[in-house]
Amino acid sequence: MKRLNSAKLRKAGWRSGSVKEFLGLSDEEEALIEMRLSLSRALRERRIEGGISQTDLAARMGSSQSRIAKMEAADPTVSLDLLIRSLLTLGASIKDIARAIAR
Amino acid sequence: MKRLNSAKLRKAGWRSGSVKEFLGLSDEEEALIEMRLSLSRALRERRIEGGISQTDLAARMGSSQSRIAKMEAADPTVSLDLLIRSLLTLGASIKDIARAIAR
DNA sequence: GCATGATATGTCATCCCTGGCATAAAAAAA
DNA sequence: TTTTTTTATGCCAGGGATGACATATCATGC
Repeated sequence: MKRLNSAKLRKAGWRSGSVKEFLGLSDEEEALIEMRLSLSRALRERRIEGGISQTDLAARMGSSQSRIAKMEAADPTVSLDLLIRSLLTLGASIKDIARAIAR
Repeated sequence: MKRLNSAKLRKAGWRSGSVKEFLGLSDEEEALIEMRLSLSRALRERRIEGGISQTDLAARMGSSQSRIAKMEAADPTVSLDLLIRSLLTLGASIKDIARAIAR
């Protein structure tokens, strides 16, 4: 079984490398976490590169600063939909998003 | 401006090829619709290829037959999260999903 | 014809995600 | 330092997505 490295798990809020097995996380749940992590990284990269603050981005897409922060923290309460919409707002193309997901 | 072809728009519930402009759909909204369409097509392909009924798939992922049908119809009320979860349930990898999104 | 299975479509109560807000902490600028 | 900006984190009411259900349509076989 493929495993997330410890950095990824820490980012996602897990405490150790085997929490997935301990909690009985399925491969699908693991994949969803990986995708959220990849998209949140892409979001932060794009935003920083554009010199845009979380507050600015929130205004552009009708969201809130706190939600942007949670997106970039890969908070479990943020949907893939919202992450993808934020990337689109930052000018990402569908191909960009596809690339980000698989990275 | 890139335009959805009429088949795609009909699938998404639009009546004519220029509804996007008429309704003032943004490029981001258009991209989201395209992605939902791509994922719903991938879902149907995978499910049919696996010889699995909508009812079976619904049971596997704790959803309902009606929701699967709506997913495959790219109904506006289905989230990308649910589409992606369904593909993962059918054994799709993250790369498979990335490919499906950009197709 | 009828029966059976699969899919489409509509409605609805429930629950999860959302934006908004407050506040704290960190970083940057002054 | 102090001030300002940016980011992090917690909470909550409201709204949208969800599963469940009913029902209709469609296809296939008998």
